[in-house]
Amino acid sequence: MASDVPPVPVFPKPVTLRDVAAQAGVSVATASKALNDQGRMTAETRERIRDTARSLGFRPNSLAQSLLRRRSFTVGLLTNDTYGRFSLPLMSGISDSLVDAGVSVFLCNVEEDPRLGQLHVEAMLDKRVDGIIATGKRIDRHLPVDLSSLRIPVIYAFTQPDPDAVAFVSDDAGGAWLAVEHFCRLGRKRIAHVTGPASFAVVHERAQAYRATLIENGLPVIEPLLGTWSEAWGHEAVAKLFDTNGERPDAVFCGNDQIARGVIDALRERGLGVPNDVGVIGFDNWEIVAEATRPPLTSVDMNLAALGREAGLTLLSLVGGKPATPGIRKLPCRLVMRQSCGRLPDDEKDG
Amino acid sequence: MASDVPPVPVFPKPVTLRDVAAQAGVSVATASKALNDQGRMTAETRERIRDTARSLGFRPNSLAQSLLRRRSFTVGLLTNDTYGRFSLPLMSGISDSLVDAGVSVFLCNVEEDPRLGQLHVEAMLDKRVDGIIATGKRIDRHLPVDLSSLRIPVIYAFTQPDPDAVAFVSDDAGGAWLAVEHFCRLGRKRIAHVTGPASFAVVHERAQAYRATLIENGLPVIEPLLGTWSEAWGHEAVAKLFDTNGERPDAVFCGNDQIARGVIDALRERGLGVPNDVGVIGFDNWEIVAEATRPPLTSVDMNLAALGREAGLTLLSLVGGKPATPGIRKLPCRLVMRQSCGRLPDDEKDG
DNA sequence: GCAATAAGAGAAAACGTTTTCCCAACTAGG
DNA sequence: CCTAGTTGGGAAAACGTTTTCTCTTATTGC
Repeated sequence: MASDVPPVPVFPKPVTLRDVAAQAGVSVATASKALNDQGRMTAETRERIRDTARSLGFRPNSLAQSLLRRRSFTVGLLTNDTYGRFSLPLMSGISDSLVDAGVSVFLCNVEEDPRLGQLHVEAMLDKRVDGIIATGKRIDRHLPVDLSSLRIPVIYAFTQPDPDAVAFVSDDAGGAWLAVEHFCRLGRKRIAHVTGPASFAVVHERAQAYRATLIENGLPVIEPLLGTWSEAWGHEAVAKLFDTNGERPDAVFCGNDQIARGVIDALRERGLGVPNDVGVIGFDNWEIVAEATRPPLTSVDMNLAALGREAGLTLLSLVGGKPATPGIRKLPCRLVMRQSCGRLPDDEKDG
Repeated sequence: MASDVPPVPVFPKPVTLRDVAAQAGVSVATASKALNDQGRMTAETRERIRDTARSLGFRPNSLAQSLLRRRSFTVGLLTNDTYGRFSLPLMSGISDSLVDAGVSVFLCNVEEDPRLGQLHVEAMLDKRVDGIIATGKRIDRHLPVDLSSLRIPVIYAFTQPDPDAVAFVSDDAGGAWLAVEHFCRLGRKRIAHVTGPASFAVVHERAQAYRATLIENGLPVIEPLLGTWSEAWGHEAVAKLFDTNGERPDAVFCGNDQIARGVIDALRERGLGVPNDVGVIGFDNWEIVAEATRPPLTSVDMNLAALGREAGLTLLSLVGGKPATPGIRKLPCRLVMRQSCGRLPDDEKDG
């Protein structure tokens, strides 16, 4: 019965240091030292060992090294963002910063499930990760795991941290300031704010910065419109803002790009031109949305890849034994200019 | 100078089997056997060892186990999809299928960079992953890595496989059939196809299935319109299809959801109703797009999560020593009904 | 020519497990 | 009472490295 099954691929045993040593006619100790630039031996011996290692295709077994060094060169990346809009750039930044240090990343999707979270954390601990980065889809929600008393360094990035932890989040107030200030400089006088539900902390943070920036600039505050993070809400909000006898806005700062998309479409449908009649700025700079609006959407970018890189580097230094002061670090946003705001009257530009 | 730096967190050494054994007054051998249900000893001894292990919070060091068993319970996941639309569901499916087997996943983003690919593959090999899953954003493109002669099992999922490899891809022809056949059953007579660039293999595969299905049903074939994967192209295509004196389509099968979005918007702008005047079906079932169109978009879903699960399970069985016949397995798509096609005249439904 | 030093290389311990083999102490059978 | 078998448990090897220590041989200084 075993004669006509497809051939089982044969996986040869990896070549070990012992093989190299035997082939080169030295002891494993010497072989190890030759390859690691340690110990004393003739240049000839060292070269010979290296040559045989190369020719045999020797690669040291990381498991053995890790066991000995008590350092696995791996970290765990916990996330509950299956959706990916936020975690993808974040993950990519984290991964970038680590791969150069030879550190590999375990991807752990914990959803909202504490059991899954526990499972993954234990697996990471058992595999002796050097540290853990916790990531999420919301700054104001905890992952369904307790990382507060682990024996390894933990960094939080774009998720609610435990007290006394090291955390990186975006500076949402700064992002809002960037948007509103930009409108002000362009000479917009009635700037509205259409954003997400009150249950999100960032909604309040940005709304507060929105108000403050308007007041700074001596402009009227239109009470922010809270709704959902959807295109449909963008449509609705335009109806509320523009079906009025009073003065209508000449700019709308939106809480995310989907709302902005809805706003732009709704404005066009009622014959208002963007950016001429109304300027629009979004948030998140989700390219797939921001580049598809007509005109393309100027939007606040949270620099999540940079945030991820920062988190990765900080974890690395923590793992290396350098202490980091606990606390939340807010990293600046940037405004990505497209065509939904119009140009500055003078020399500055908004392309 | 070291007196006023923040306190360095102290990371206590993990408790080892030796600690457990000492505490319980037995040898490590006995302790190991007690915890693994091996060997012979009194039930009392076994229980006592287990109790002390529990009370000490002992967790076996995976590195040591892996070294001995020559099996690390980790796999590498290679991808070049930073964008994430396809790889996220895929990754989530893969991860789901593996986590239950206690297998952790190394995330390796190789972009399009052979150097990065090489780097990651070597890191995986060094860390003695049990297998590798290669994933991409295109079925018809190779990752920038050579996995053809590795000493470990490799599975390809949603990317171009090497010959004689085991691969899983979506059945795009089947997906196209699903869409066109659905239109036919709804009584649509002139069904158009607006899709992406000719450089994509799936464009031809789907177009071919589109033609075949129309012919099967005795309907006229409108030559597929090839363009880009963008909303803008959806707009343009509508202009081409409907600015004509001849008969106009009553259904459009789109190559992805963004094109469909453009098509629906363009139809609305020229006063054509969806689904009454024209039915529209998209591809990819990207919820964020499909649910935001007005009306919500019926779309072909490639079941990527299921595909990922399948890939994960197959890798597991390969790692377990069971052979798998090489070749490309096409997994069926499914049609997700929303409101862009209208209902069947009779008893079937499209909700 | 002899001690002191340096150079080159190997032996062995260590990392934390698992597993095979072995040994002592019982138990049962005659 | 003596042997054969069973039971409970430990010693040691193994996985593949790195590192410390030791040993032999060559070189130098006087």
